[in-house]
Amino acid sequence: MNVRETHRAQTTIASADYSAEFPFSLTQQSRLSICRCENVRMAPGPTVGMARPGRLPVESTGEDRLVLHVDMDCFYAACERRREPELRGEPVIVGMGYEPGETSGAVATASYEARAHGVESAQSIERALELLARRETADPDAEPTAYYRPVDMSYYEDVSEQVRSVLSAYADVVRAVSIDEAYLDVTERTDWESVENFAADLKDEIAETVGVEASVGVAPTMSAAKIASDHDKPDGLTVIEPGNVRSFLAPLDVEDIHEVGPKTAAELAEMGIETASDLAAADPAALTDRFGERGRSIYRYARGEDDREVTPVGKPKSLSRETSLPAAQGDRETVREQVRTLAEAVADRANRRDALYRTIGIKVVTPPFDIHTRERSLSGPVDRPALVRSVALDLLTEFADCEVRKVGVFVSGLSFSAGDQASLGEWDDGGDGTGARSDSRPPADSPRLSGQTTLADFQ
DNA sequence: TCTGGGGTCCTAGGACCC
DNA sequence: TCTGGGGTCCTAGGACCC
Repeated sequence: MNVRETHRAQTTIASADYSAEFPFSLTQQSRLSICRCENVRMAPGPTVGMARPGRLPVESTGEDRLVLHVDMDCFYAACERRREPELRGEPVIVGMGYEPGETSGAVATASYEARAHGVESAQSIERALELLARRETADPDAEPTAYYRPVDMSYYEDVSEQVRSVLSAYADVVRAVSIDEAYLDVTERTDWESVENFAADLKDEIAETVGVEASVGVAPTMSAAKIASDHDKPDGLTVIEPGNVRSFLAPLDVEDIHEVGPKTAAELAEMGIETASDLAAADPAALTDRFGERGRSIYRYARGEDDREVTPVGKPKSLSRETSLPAAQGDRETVREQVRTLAEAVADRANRRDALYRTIGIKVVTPPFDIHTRERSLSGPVDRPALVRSVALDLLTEFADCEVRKVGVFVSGLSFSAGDQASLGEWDDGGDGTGARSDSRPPADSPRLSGQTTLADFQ
């Protein structure tokens, strides 16, 4: 999804400034216009035999890898259009909170037609409704309108799964980074001469078999492939060949570089570093002094150097649920009730994924937007919903007198091998955070959980 | 920008152990 | 009693990504 319209505007300005120094601009670079009708259709995934002979498997880091980044265009909106074709060509806004009586919500995805009116991802739904009224309740002749649809994650997951099955036919390794984005290592499937057609075929097949559009970027590294896929959205295809990466990146704003966010960009600006070219030419020692290991990484990314390998996503490291609280609902008992609900949801999520957890924690956001976390580790991995609830409530007591805007519950230190669960004997908890018991188990061997007590004390 | 709901990784201090 | 160095775990916060 795209929160990056503003970055794009900055990029354009940056490249214009830069052209005074460098004899190229974004439009002159290796952007490819694919004429789809001229493409020679290839059967999907036939290219194992095209692997180049005599390659060194491990030593050949970076330069000769072929990485694709596939980024679905306005994915949620595209999914809604897939099952409701009348929405094609119309402004579509997917989000929560636009029904009468609902107070808060944000835009998850806006179609390009809606973006043309200023609607963007993460915008409050109130603002979106100001810009584009709901089609059903407004007069389309009198004011600009859009179709609003609620987020339907399970449907999007289904569509995403179909896209992934196409992707896996085209690559040996697929790294799905989110519901609508993935990296593919296709080094063994094609070569630089053929990759343009290869990627065009992939795009066609996604469109034809799944019914949604993707933008694809091709480059020798993950970070450059990501930038390439974003370069020509929607329905784009951009190839950055080895040797062109650094010059392609040069005019971009530093914030387009992986791992450079608003904070780092602001600090870099203070150092006089505003473009990727500036960053690539900076003193790496000064960067590591200021940003630690990340300083080294962003320096290398800006130079087109990135030896991260495309690997499948492993098991999650943590699981969490969180929710915002309307200002009126920040009172103590409501917050406690929310924490109980969230704890249950997190425990359920862990259970459904066969995850045991060793650490239980909460996140509390207080005005203006201060984020606090508190956590407590157990002596061994468990699956104990009642324990998640009681630990979370216990940790919450520290914030009893605070105004709370958001609250969350998480579990981490996850393990997935069955049979790992710590043996807790008869231990259980009443669930009200005091350790008081509400069941009929004998209290004699029922240690309470409070203060610094952990399960270590129970074993 | 005035803030939704997931996640990841890094840093740094303190406790504790050898 | 003072002093040294190294390693690991725990916790809290920060930045980033989608």
